[in-house]
Amino acid sequence: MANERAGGPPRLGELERAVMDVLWNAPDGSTAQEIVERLAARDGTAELAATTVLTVLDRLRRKDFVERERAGRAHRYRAARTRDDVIAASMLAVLETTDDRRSALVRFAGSVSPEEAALLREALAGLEE
Amino acid sequence: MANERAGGPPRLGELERAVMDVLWNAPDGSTAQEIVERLAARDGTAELAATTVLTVLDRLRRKDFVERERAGRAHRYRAARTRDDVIAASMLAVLETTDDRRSALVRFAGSVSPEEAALLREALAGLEE
DNA sequence: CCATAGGTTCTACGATCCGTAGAAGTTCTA
DNA sequence: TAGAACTTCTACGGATCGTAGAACCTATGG
Repeated sequence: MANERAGGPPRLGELERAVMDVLWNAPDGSTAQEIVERLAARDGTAELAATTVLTVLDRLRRKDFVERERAGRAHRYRAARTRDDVIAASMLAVLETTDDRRSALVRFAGSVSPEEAALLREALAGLEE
Repeated sequence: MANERAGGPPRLGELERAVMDVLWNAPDGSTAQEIVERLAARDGTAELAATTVLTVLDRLRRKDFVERERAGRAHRYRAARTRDDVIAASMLAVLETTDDRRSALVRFAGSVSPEEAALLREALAGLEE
C-alpha cells in the first residue's frame, strides 16, 4: 500500500519543470544536448551529464508531457502540451479537491492581485459573446 | 542535493488530506481518537492505529495546516487554515509558475463551467468599488 | 561497409516524502 | 500514586526525483 498518488495530474520535480521550461521556449523542439546547454546557461551552473537530462526527458515522456521524433541519430524533443494547458489543468485539479467549488472560487478571486483580477476579468469577458 | 522542493505550498499526501477533510468538517476540532473513528467510518475500512493518525497530525502541524490545544489529557486538533484558503493559495501557486499569467488565466477561464465563470465574474465585480 | 562518435536506454544510488505503526515517554484522573 | 490515555520517538518500506555510469544502438564519414 504505502503511497497511492490517486487522481490529479502527475507532479513535476524541479529539474523536470526546468526542462519543460526550456521546451516551452523552443517551439520547434530541442535536442537533449541543446537542453543541457540551455539549462547551464540559464542557471550559470555547470552542465549536467547528458544522461541526466535524457532520463528526465524519458520520465516526462511517460507522463505525456513530452514527445519526440527522430532527427539524424538524435531525437528532437518537444512539449506535448502547452504551458497554459498544464497550468489550467493543474488549477482545475486543485479546485476539484473540494466539493464546494463555488466558495473556493470566490476565495480565489479574492486572493489574486489587482492585476491578475483585471486579467481574469478580461479573460472572462472574452468568453461571453 | 537531490531534491529541493523550492517554493510552493507543501503538498499533502493521501492520508494527510483525508485527515484535513475530517478537520474541515469539524469546526470545533477533533481529538485524534475521533479522527481515527471518522476515517474508518467514512471509508468503511479498519481503524488505523492511533499513532498513525497522530504522526500525520504532527506532520500537518509542522506544515501549519493544523493547530491544537490541550483538552484533558488529550489534544483537540483543528484546521489552522480553511479549505478555501488552502485551495486558493494552491491555485495561486500554480498560476505563479508561469510568467505569462494572462494567457494561463484565459485558458483557465475557458475551462471552468459557465456557472463557475459567472460566479467568478460576480466575485471579481465585488472587488472593485 | 564498417568503425566510431554521438545518442539512448538500463540500471542504480541516495535523498526526501508519506503511510504505517511499535516502543518509550508523559500526563491526567480515579 | 498506579494505571490508563495520550503523545513523541524511532523506524521501515514504497514511491518519486536528481543524478549519472555502463552498456547498448545507429547513422555517417572515410
